[in-house]
Amino acid sequence: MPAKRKPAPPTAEHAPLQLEHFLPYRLSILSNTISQAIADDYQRRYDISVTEWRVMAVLARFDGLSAREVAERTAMDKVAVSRALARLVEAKRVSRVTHDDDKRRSVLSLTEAGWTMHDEVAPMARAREREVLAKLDAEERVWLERILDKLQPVY
Amino acid sequence: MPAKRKPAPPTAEHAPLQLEHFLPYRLSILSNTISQAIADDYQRRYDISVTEWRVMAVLARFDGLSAREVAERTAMDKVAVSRALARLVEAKRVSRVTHDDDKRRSVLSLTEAGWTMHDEVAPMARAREREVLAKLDAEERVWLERILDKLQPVY
DNA sequence: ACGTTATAGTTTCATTTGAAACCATTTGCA
DNA sequence: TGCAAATGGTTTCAAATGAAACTATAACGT
Repeated sequence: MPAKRKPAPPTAEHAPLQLEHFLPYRLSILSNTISQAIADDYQRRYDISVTEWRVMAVLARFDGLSAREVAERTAMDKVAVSRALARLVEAKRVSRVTHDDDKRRSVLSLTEAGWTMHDEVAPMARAREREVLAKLDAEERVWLERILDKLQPVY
Repeated sequence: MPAKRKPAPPTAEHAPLQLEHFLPYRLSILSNTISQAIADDYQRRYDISVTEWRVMAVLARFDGLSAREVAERTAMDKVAVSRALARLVEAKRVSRVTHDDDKRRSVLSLTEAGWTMHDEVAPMARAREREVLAKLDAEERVWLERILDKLQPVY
């Protein structure tokens, strides 16, 4: 932990950001810390990246999506999705067939192996989430939910 | 925006994560969206990366830090800090001298040019933050502050 | 039907990133 | 003192990433 240290000479003219109260900064650190903790749980064990896990998670929820739809749902760009899918299909965790009516599109699903892995990872992810939320009391959790709903970019 | 689509066959045995209610996922999207909006403001204009801006922001607040201390304050790893500093020093936005008593350490400060840039970017960053917070009412903002305090990894 | 434009997805290439190795200096301690 | 371990910081190398170009199919307008 950083030693205490005198703030810069706010020679009156400057108004430095107070990062410790700056929302974007705090969100970034919080988000990275939590995501990394979850990733640590499964990355070594399953040789899978965060992006790949995200793709699997949305396919678990929404079967038969196209790659573009996966990109939308995960807020990842299509190149990242394409690459994640390449690995997932290769590893036989996701199946890919071309759409009947539109041969540009793919139709994606978890395979049996994909489901098996999903069913092992999802509870770990939920457990980590619970650990984080355990720091809050019930009232705070309700407010957090509400606040996130309002801040969330709608889509 | 994604078309509505039937959730996967939760063939009873599976319990997919509901990403839209999954805290780590929501935080990640929110954080990236906000940080990117701010970055868009200054990246083109000043040819500076998010990591470089973060380093400048902490040096604005805490003058004379070492590289390691910057890494701690920004929650970035030391390699990233080292590289950001190389560019910042090169661009004459940060000055670096070696510490008197410990020749391994550097002593970092914003230069005049660094301060000038800081004083232009900081208000833009604050304005973006205000835009985001404007979506909340006063009570929600208080709760958010409180919740972040409790979730924040202490350091 | 035909050419133009749009969309789904992949590949390529240059840049960014992280882990580990590395160098220099300092600290701890026999 | 002298030597092993720790620390601050940089470099190297491989992997991850993003922007732009590309392929293939579909949709649109005439």
